[in-house]
Amino acid sequence: MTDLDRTAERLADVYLLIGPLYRRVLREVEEAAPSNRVSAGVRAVLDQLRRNGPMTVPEIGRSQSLSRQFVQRMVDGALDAGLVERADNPRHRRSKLIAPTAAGTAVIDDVTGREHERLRGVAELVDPGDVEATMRVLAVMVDSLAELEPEKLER
Amino acid sequence: MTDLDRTAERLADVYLLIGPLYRRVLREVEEAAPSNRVSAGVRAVLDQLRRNGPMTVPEIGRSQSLSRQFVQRMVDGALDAGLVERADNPRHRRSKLIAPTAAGTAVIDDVTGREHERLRGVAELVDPGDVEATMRVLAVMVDSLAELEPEKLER
DNA sequence: CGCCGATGACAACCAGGGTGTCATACTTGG
DNA sequence: CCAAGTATGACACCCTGGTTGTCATCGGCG
Repeated sequence: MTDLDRTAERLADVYLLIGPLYRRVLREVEEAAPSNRVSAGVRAVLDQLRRNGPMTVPEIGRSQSLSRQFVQRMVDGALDAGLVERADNPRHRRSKLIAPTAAGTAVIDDVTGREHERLRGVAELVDPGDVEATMRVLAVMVDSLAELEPEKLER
Repeated sequence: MTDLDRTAERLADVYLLIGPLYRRVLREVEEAAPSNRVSAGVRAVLDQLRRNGPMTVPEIGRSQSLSRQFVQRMVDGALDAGLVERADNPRHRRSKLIAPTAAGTAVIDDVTGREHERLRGVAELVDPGDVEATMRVLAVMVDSLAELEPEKLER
């Protein structure tokens, strides 16, 4: 058993934690919507826009490993709810840029603010260096899992 | 902005990676089923049994943050497929222990073996210490997210 | 022994998320 | 410069991971 094997096993442990964590995060997100009802999908869209500025639908999909069709639905919903709006895209006539409205910004700020409070509690319990390490590891995992989906067109 | 705030923000970044990672792991799991078709749920059950030995249905649910009813369905399916079997539980007459059969063991060994190969590739790209740090961080996150669900009976 | 929480069994339901398809818009190699 | 291939929008259909609800039975405990 090499060191590599040992590390791989620890990674399997990480793997195993992803599921429970994901579910709890989901529940958390659901409850973190106080007056403003915003689904996990819409929330993900708004979050992405908040971080990266206006993006097209397919870009959002790729950034979150979601199909563009799914994102489209979420964006359509957000449009109906007045949380985002379409802006002209200089680089593409049909593919408009999606940008948060004032209302959308308010909602996502509120949600992330709440989340920040929660995470401050967690922050007390972990070593900041460990968190950086976590980012490195998860980023590599996301990347290398992506590699294995080769020519999957239409995504 | 305190150090705590900074760490909390990094944790939010981690948070954001959980979704994509979860989805990619899901897809990975789906494809990792070669001849033996095993759903994500059944796989989670078998994995848990492999690690912890025979457990009751509610125990599996708690270990994975899943409702016992959902786990029950997965276990029922696994029973039908001959992947697990019921064993008497000395501590409870109705609540049998669920244990993998030879076939079930073969399946989960195969799947985890495949996964191990994949993860060896990832292991080359990360620092082993970082992986340990990741485990610490994720464990704390799972725990502290659990805390916030207080008296949720029936789970 | 009586009560209450835990379990099994089954049903209903929800939502996150993917796939398929067609028409239109973009891009690039010949 | 045009044809062929690739991206995008729009809409439909579907799957399944996962929850909630309910009831009857079982186990533990004051």
